[in-house]
Amino acid sequence: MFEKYLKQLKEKNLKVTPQRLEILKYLDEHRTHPTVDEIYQNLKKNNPSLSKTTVYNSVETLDQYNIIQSITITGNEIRYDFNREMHHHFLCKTCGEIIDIDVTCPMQDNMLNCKHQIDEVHWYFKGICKNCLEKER
Amino acid sequence: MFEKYLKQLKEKNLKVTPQRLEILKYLDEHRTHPTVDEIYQNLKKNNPSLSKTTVYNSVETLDQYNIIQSITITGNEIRYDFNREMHHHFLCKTCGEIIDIDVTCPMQDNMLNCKHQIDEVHWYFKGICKNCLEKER
DNA sequence: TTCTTTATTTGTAATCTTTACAATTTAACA
DNA sequence: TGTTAAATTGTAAAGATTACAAATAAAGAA
Ligand SMILES: [Mn+2]
Ligand SMILES: [Mn+2]
Ligand SMILES: [Zn+2]
Ligand SMILES: [Zn+2]
Repeated sequence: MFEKYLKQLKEKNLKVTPQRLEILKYLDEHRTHPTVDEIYQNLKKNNPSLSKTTVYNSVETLDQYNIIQSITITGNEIRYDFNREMHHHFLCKTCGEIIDIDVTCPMQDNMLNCKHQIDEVHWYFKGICKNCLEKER
Repeated sequence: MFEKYLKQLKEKNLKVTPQRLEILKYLDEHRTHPTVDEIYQNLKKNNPSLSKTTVYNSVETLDQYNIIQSITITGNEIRYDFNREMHHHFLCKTCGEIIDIDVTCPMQDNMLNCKHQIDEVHWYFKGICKNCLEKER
C-alpha cells in the first residue's frame, strides 16, 4: 500500500516516517494541488497527533528532493503536486480550481539555452475554466 | 513629470491621486519587481503620511485595470511590474533577483485554443543567474 | 469658487501563511 | 537492545495581506 512511496524516500536516502508516507499518499490520491492546510486538516482526521509543522517540514523536504513539486500560482499560498514531471497549470479565477495543462513548446530547448542556469520551468495560465464558462450562460 | 501616469489613470476613469501617481512612478523607475513593502518603505521617505494599506489598495486597483501586472513567482509575496506587456520572469535562487525573460513560443496561439478562457499567461523560470554562476567559479 | 457626492486614504486590528525553536520522540543501524 | 542523528511536535513569533470605520480629498455641478 505504501511501498511506492517508501521506495521514493529510500532512493533519496530520506528517513521513512508514517507522516511522510501519509502525506505522499494524500498528494498521490488528491491531484488538486492542495495547500499545507488542506493536507493537514484531512490527515488530522485519522492522525490526530499530526502537527502542521510536520506537514510544512515534510513538503519542503519532499520538494527539495524532487519527489513532489510546489506551485505558486495564486501568490497567497504554496500548493503541492505529486506529479513532478514537467506540466503546467491553469487557475480558474471563478471557482479557484487549478487544472493541469499539458502543452510543450518546440522552442523549449532554445529558451533553456540562455546564459542563466535554468532548473525549473513553470507556466501559469489564468482565466475562466470551461465548466464555469458553461454555467455563466 | 507625472503626465504619463495621469493619462493612464484617466483612460481607465480612475481618480488621480498623488499616492497612485507616486506608486506608478516608483514602479516605472524600478523595474526590479518590488513587493508592496519595498514600494512602501521607499515612498514613505518623501511621503511620511503614506499608509501601507494605500499601497496594497493601489497596486490591487492598478492590477485589476491592467495598468500594471502582478508576479507570484516566489510564492511568499506578490511582486509588481510596471510593464504589463506579455513577457516572462526568471528567479535566481541564489541572489533572489527577478529578471525579465523575453521569449515567445510559436505554439502560443495553439495553446490559447483550449476550452478554457485564458486571460493571463505567466512563465516562471527558476535557477541560478549568470552573475551568480560567474561568482561561484 | 464653493458645495456635494463618492471614492480614496489612513491607522488599527484581525487573519492567514509560514518560520523559528526547543523539547520529545523515533528511525536507522550497530 | 542501545546509540545517535534526524524527524516530529507544540508553541510562539514573524511576515504578508485583508477588514473596517473614520477622516480626507478628488471630481463634477452649481
Ligand atoms: Mn499539476
Ligand atoms: Mn518583468
Ligand atoms: Zn472554474
Ligand atoms: Zn543571482
